[in-house]
Amino acid sequence: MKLEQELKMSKFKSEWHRASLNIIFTAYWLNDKVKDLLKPYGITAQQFNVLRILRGQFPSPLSTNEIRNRMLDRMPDTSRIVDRLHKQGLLDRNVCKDDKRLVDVCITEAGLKLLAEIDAKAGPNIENNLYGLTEEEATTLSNLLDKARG
Amino acid sequence: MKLEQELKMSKFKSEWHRASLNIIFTAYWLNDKVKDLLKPYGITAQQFNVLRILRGQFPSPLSTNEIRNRMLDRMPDTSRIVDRLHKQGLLDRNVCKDDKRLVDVCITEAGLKLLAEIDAKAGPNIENNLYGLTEEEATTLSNLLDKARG
DNA sequence: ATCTTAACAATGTTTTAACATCGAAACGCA
DNA sequence: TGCGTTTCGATGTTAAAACATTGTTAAGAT
Repeated sequence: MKLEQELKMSKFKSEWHRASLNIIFTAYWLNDKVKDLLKPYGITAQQFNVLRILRGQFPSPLSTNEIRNRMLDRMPDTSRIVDRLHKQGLLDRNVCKDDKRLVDVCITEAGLKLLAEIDAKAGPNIENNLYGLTEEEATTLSNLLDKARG
Repeated sequence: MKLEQELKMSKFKSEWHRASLNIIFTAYWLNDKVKDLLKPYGITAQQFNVLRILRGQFPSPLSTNEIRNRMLDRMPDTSRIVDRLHKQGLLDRNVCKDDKRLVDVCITEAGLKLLAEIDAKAGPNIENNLYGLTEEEATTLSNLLDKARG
């Protein structure tokens, strides 16, 4: 569905304007899909994102700050997100021995199990909400976005 | 800058995955830019969005629900955003005469003035954060996003 | 005309985000 | 070694979002 119809707008100030709104609108659209999928598991999209970052590093730990730098939204208080996941037993937290300012964060077995469960139910679909695109189009889209931020 | 560098990831599960993350990441990036621009004026990006929707309709009013449908993120409680803007004197609220369930919301002179002020300071740049793209590329990008949601 | 159902907006409550500040630990450098 | 500076993470506070519920009005059906 074209953005004009979605937002009930007849025209935009420029093609750049239309593209900007389209990016933001599509991001919300994607986020909503993930949120729906995650609802039964009691975690938010952000928490899911953090868990996946940690899984990507497992069994090595990441500091709170490193997690923040890899998040899609550079949240100011990552430490509270980590805190919530810790309370759910999905990750471990230990003061780093080499640098006591840092906190080593590592996903737990329970965390890995939860992700596996979600993967199993969602299939690869959680990433494949871009139904309409061919692989080549997805590549083009990514490249344009990279260039746009340039 | 390529997404791989931004997120310090070496690879993605698929091109669709990369595109998904790229859309969300770029949306946050765009939002941050708008937020910075708006900071001196004491309104949030969402409030700004609502004001622009109302300006697009001025001098006709829109109901709270119509505003919600045109927002980029379909917020569940638009009525509180309207409330905050009303307290700042940026819009008017009146029960609709033809249908008393509806509330006619209309931007005020103060609201229009604020938007004009922001436009003047920001120039058209608030929409033109997509520095890197040509007009044609912006069009291609929009079309791909429309297709992706298809 | 009456009753049921659906559409809106507002409100109450709980959770999460945003913002600034603080204190501890490491680093650089004299 | 000692001191200023920087880097981290935590915390306190305020604002905003998420979620469910309520009350009112309109529309539709019997």
